[in-house]
Amino acid sequence: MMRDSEREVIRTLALFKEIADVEFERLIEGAFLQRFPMHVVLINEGEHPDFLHVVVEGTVELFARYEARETTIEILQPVTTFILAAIVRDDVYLKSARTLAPSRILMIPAANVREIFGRDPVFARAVVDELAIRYRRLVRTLKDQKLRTGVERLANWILEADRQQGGSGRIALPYEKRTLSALLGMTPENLSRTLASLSAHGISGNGREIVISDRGALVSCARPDPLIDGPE
Amino acid sequence: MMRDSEREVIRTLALFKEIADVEFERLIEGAFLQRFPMHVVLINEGEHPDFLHVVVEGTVELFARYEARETTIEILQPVTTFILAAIVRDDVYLKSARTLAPSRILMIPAANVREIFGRDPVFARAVVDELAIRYRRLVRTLKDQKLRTGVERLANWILEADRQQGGSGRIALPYEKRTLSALLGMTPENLSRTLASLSAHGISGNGREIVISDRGALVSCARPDPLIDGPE
DNA sequence: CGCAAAATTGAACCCAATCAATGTTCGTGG
DNA sequence: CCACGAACATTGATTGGGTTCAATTTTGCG
Repeated sequence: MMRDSEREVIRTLALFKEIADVEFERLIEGAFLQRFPMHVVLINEGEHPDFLHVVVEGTVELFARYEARETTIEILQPVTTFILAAIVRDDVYLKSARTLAPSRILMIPAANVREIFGRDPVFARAVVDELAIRYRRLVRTLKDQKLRTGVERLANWILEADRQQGGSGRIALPYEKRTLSALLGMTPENLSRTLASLSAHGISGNGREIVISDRGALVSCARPDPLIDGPE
Repeated sequence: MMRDSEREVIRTLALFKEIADVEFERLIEGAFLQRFPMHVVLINEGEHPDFLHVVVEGTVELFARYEARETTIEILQPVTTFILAAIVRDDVYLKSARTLAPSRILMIPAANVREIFGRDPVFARAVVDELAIRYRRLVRTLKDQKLRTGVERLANWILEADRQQGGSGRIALPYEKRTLSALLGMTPENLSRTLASLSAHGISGNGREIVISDRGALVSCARPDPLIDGPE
């Protein structure tokens, strides 16, 4: 099901790093690594969880629908697990998931997760850490959403993206702009305009690239806050 | 520090219900139950966590600031714990907390929580459950915020409040309207208008009371969704 | 009572959504 | 490899939901 190299990568995840080999082997027994094309729905909100998912390669978007509307909750890059909370609670998904790029997803049977969790305190500790991190990330997202304007959200997203990409000041958009707009809680049209308006605040760039030409100006526009934009 | 009756109430919390007496006693060793007047700040975002808090009586608001703005994240009624995630991560608070009513708060030393957590699998399991529940609640909040208009958020809040108060169709506002407006992500002025506009959709009431006069009309306006408004 | 804070109401304004049209990108198949 | 088409992105015009500012009324509490 998995090459050794892949197994090693997954092993380095905080969620699995500390557990004993025996437990790890038991955990991924019956797991399988599957390749998916772009724009494939992996999970539908409302369904029941059978597997813990791990993005091994590619990009996964967590999104949600209501009536005819749709919004992005989070975008996951390798290597990350998702829908852990639904498995722990053994309750329906609150979010859907789809690939934004050709991806490889590891699917670990939910029963395994619960079994190891119930028996291995080390793994239990890791699950708690993971959930707490996720919780705090979501708090940051909600603050970002409720306390900032569209311009501020975008400006801070750019700063964060730059940081993640090495801080060179040249950012390659990791996904489509329509996706980014949904993530930031605005329409594609509005993102377009907002981005254009930031050219007066230290931003230039075209197409799939954004360039920070005047970081000071951008920062004074974004006013980043460690309690919203922090790394974790 | 605590009366037996209070101890019993806390013991019934999901977080503590299953653990052994010995562990529970150890957990609340050095804990203290304190009375606070209305509008007292218990926690400031950015500070470091020393205690796990439990609302034993009264009401606590979790809120956050950014620049000159402020918003409500969650409002807690007895009996509920809060800031568990910060303790687990041993990292600064992302939210502040204040009392909205005269309250009694149980404060359990963070060190105790970590100690028992590291030793008692039953408690570890409870912590995971608690975090997963909180996480899912926050997902619902974020969906509510990003996918609904102000009218819809208010209408659904009314339905939920009615449910919690027994479904009689008469709802007593549990806190000030300015607080509700912050919780719903709008200004007090806007809440006023929105509430007035709902009188055309099955709502009447004055002052601190809201009456559902036509539930069908309200529901068709609110369009509740089990994946947003669910109980948990 | 009487004051201070909260709530309501009105008017003007602004940010963002919608509708509509055009330009651009990118993946696909010939 | 190029041409084509569909989806994405941009731009403009308009609408609308929500905020802000301001003034008044009501509530709650000492």
